[in-house]
Amino acid sequence: MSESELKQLSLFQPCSSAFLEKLDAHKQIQNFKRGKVIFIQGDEAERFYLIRKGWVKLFRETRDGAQAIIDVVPAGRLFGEKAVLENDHHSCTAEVVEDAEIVSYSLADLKKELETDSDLTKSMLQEMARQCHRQEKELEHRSIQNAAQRIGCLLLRLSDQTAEGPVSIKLPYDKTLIAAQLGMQPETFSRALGKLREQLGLEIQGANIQIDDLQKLVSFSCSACSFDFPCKDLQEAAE
Amino acid sequence: MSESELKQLSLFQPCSSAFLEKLDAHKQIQNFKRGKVIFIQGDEAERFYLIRKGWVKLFRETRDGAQAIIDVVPAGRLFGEKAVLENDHHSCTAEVVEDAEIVSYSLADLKKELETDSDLTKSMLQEMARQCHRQEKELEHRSIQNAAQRIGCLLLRLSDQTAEGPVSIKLPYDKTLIAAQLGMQPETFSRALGKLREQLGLEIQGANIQIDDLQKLVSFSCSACSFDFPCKDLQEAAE
DNA sequence: CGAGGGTTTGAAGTGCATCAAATAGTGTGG
DNA sequence: CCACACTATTTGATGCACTTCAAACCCTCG
Repeated sequence: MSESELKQLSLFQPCSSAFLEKLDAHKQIQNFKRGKVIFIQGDEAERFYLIRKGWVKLFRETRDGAQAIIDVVPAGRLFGEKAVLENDHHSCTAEVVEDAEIVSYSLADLKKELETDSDLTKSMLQEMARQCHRQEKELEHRSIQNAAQRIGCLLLRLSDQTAEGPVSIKLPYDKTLIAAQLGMQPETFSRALGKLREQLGLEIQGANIQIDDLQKLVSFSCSACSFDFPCKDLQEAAE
Repeated sequence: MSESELKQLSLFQPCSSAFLEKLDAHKQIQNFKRGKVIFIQGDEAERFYLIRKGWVKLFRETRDGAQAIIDVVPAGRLFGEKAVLENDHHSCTAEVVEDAEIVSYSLADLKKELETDSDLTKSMLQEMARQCHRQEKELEHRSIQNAAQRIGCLLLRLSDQTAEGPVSIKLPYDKTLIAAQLGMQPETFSRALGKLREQLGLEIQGANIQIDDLQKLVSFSCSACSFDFPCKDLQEAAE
């Protein structure tokens, strides 16, 4: 019998195999095309989701269509599970932004387990604290960093932060979405990235970016941040 | 024997009297003047705090002195307790902004209880989820609302949202701090508040503000927000 | 090949920040 | 109770960062 893939997730580290098997028993695997909406803010929540492949954006929107990105979730991470803390309703909308393979599980099963398994509760508390922390950082960035610095920070998060020489990265999804995630317009993103190219010597070809001097980028972006540089905690579990 | 004042807090609702008495046994009461720093980001954490009177701001700052306000905590709320989730270190600095009377308790006692009391853990998880939610809202506001709308939103949070007629409120601390909390400069705050006065008929005398037509303010501010109006959850437990 | 979305570039406008200075408000010691 | 010092707040002038609108370009995919 194979191990549940949920066992990979730090949230479920402390859980019994029995529980994970129970979750697996009602799992459902689906493939979604880009643009597919999985749930909508306010929806009654019945399932939570694990991304095997692809990307999903979580956002809220106002009546006049303005969107605020809550998170862009990579393969290997959960989403929708927070509904257990919000009266079984989703507090945001989830939309696939890169063709995705997604496994879903019963939220009721999770909720029931939380009643009795205090280790799971602790684990969830830890996860929640981490997310809170990430949001604090993001809020700080919005008020202290300018557009170019925020982009630099994102690039650093996508990089191998321990590397010595030049680093190559590939933007994992649309620049338009990255811009929205960073709280700026696509035009601003494009121009600010151009500025990084000129001033810090980044090489940019479409979604591929090479950073010759990581240190230069660090001192550019992290000077306007209260956290110390090697700060790999934001986008854990990338593909 | 009197009830512990901690029993007032939703976090401690599920706790045994025995535990609360234990906390009380090591409590410490202190009066702090405005400007007093209670702990600094990075400090080893030994105690957590309950504000009886006054206000405390939580913030982080960069090397060059730029501050990001994490929260401004009113009387009746805790702070510093999140260190139990952060390796017993404070992740921000706490400074008194209005002369305060503060009770502190042993963080170790709290941490120990969390090991065994799963109801307390659940309660803490709920609190954390609420805070996450508040931060999400704040992040959204920063990207979607302009300065005047954010101020309007704050005024609504300070108001009795169910009132029919005119509403009077008093700003609880410095305008400069409110500005920082909303992510803007004091000058911008002053001008934007002036705009609200002109365009929505607010009457402003120093820290006292009267709103004649709440509805007008709602449609001004909440049109750029994805949450529905009566949204009293941000600044619970004001004095 | 053509349609459609993503991306870039340009030009112009706006909101907010910054710098500077005036004004109001508060607490102090005389 | 007043004068002073100090801070908070307001106001004005100017500059910059980002947005907005418009158009061109590019890429992918049917």
